[in-house]
Amino acid sequence: MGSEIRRSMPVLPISIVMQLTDLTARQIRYYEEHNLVQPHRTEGNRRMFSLNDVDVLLEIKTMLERGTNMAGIKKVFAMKKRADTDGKKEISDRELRRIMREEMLQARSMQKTSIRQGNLSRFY
Amino acid sequence: MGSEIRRSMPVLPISIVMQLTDLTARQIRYYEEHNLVQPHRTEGNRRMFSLNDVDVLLEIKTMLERGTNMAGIKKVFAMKKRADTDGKKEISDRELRRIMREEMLQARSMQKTSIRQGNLSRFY
DNA sequence: TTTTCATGTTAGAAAACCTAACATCTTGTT
DNA sequence: AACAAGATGTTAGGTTTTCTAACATGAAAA
Repeated sequence: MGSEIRRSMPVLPISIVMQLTDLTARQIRYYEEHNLVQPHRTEGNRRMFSLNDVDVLLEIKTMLERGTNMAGIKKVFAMKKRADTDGKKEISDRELRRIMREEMLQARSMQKTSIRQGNLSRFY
Repeated sequence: MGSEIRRSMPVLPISIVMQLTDLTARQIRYYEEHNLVQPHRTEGNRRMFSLNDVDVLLEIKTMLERGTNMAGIKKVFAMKKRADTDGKKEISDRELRRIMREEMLQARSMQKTSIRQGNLSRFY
């Protein structure tokens, strides 16, 4: 539904995102460098984030805390995107199994993490 | 519901509120001067608005466009607050009738205004 | 023990925001 | 018509926030 629009509107300055995610500006910019988020830019070049961006950042945070590194995180996100775009395609079996294992680990840890899951339901 | 929390979180800088409401910074600050909105302030004294604040600003805008002045708007808001807090109380009859007339006018014009009503459903 | 990875820190510049004051344009009054 | 009041525009000078880029560091991998 149209709630996609709201969640993708770039309205949050980095300072607020820092508070919402408990990440430093350095971390947020670093993840952007790795193309994990692509905040909008104002005319004056200031980053503006959407709620979806915040969600992504929280997911990244959780995975990093679980020990996953940038490379792994990138793959997970690439997966998600692919599973979303295509209806699933040519993915090497080994890779698929590794990813699934990761996703399941994430899912499990989600239940215990209680406060830092990959969504903002606690704020909304 | 907890969606009250989300809508009252001060996360929007004035520049974004300007876009969302199509008001100038001058106008927004002027309405604040009249205590119609009370944005949160960062440590560095920057205003931060909530979605509720944006709603209020849109209501103000509509009423002003309809010709209601600050004084009238203040009363309408005072009414709403009172009707919310108390269960309705001692209000002079003339005043009550005047206010009701205004509210009805607002309600009617709402139907035609189409895009600038006092809510953000178009964004969400 | 070297690299590599993720993050900290700092410097200098630019953008966004702030308050305060004065200007302007309507509109209602006298 | 002249005036007072209300709402908004504009400007100036100052402060906060954000940006990029570079270099530093601690921990883990190789």
